Amino acid sequence: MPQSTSNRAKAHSAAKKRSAARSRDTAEPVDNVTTVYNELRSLIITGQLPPGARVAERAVVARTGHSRTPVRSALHRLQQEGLVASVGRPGDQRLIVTPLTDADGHEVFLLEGHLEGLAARQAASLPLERRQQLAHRLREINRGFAAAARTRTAPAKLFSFDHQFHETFVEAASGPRLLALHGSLRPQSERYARLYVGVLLADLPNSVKEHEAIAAAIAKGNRAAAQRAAERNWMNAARRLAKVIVKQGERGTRRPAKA
Amino acid sequence: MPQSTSNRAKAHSAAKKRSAARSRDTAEPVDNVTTVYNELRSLIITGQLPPGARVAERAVVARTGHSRTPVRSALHRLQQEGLVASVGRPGDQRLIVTPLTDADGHEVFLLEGHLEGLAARQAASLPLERRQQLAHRLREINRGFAAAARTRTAPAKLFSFDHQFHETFVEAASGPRLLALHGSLRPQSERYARLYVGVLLADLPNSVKEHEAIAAAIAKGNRAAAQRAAERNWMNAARRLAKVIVKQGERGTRRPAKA
DNA sequence: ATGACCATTTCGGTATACCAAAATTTTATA
DNA sequence: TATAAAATTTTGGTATACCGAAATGGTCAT
Repeated sequence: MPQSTSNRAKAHSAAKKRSAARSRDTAEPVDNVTTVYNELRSLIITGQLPPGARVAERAVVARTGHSRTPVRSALHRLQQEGLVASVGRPGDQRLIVTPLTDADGHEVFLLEGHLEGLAARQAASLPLERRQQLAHRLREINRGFAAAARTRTAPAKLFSFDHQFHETFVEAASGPRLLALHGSLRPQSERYARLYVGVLLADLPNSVKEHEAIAAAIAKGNRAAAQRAAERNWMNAARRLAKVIVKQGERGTRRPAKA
Repeated sequence: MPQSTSNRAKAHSAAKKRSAARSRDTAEPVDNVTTVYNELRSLIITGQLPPGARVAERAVVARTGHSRTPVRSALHRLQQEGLVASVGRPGDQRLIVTPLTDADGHEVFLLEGHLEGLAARQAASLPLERRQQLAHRLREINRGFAAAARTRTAPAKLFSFDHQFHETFVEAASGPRLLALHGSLRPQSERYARLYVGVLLADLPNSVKEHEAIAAAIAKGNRAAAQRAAERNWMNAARRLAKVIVKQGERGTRRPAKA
């Protein structure tokens, strides 16, 4: 352990044994960078790292206990996905949590709808049996969604239903690349979604109907209708979102707060 | 320079002074990782790094003269974009140049068309003047394309025309996120495109017509037509591609060759 | 007080040493 | 010679030291 030559001790070695243990039987030997990535993503999505907040490598290092290398990788990943943005010209660059703006939110939802529209269209192109089976599963989820909506369930639960619905038909009908694109976009829309959870709750019946339209089109094998229905679902969400943002003001466009 | 304690000298310090010099007036102070990234991307696209070839960090380090850190970042980026893929379970992971397969090529082209379809639709939604202006520019490019096509110009030149055409309307009408998605997809389709350059050449007149259809729809402000035209352009390309791939066999699905 | 100026800290970029697992080559034994 | 075992190399993951630029904070002269 060649750190004795270091001038200041900088208590650091405390509590570190994380990686190394690569147990083969845990069935999920998560990478260190993935761990950090997931942790940060969660913090950002839930707003615990607010929009506009500085995200300093070293701060993350201190918080997570990992070294700079994996942290750096995780940050790169977040940056490419757009959850984190770098400000300042090359050679400088500070990282901040991407601000939530009207324009950006609109684009995210538009793209999400566009991609899911493609997925829905492809789902409607599946062979009859698979397609029926998928529609059945979708309706099942949507029933749960509707039921939860009627009973003032906790927002997190509602999110989960909605998320599951979308994820289901996207996964069923997409190739790996569409899946990857959608996967990198999803956390972003989710971040916005949490912002307008209030409005969403008032509008649940519409969401349920829109979902049913998607399921129905898939069941019938009507490609165009499936695509339109998926797109409409997101467009409507975007419209609702816009109202909330103008009402609440954008987030993170001001001076950065520290993490 | 604390490397005197190193046991083996490992001639390394020779010819290194690259970074550091951050001249402010070169107008483009490219990041080191970006440099490596561009270099590798180019090698992959042109096929000098063939599909399925191993891409070892240290080999890249040796070739480029940069250290592992920026190389690693560049590789991560290539990986996320799909030009490079990791094989083996987490904890191991070897990187290879993503193989070119029928299915993957199809999906890439489909997605590219889908995204550009959205861009075209948005372009057709621009205010009258901007839209006309854009259409004018597009037709100009397409004229050059057509002229070059008639004179057996070098493939590289033809690519450039085609690429410029698409880039023009995408940049004109897309938000930053769509732009980013499209930008990360483009190198991939380009890679496939080089594979079937022969077939492409035989089909240039069709490409020119398809481009004209896009420009016309944008000029008229016909959103649906613009979207369809852009999608059709890529669908046709995908069809041609498929023929070539089945004829030539997929690339890189065999044992990896070294870089 | 206020503003210019300098010391300190923070930050991302970079280079490099170390490690364990895997692959590869060499060696030794049947 | 064939094959198993051992030694070596390769590889990606990780930790960490160093650097220069920028931000920050404090001090002192006005």
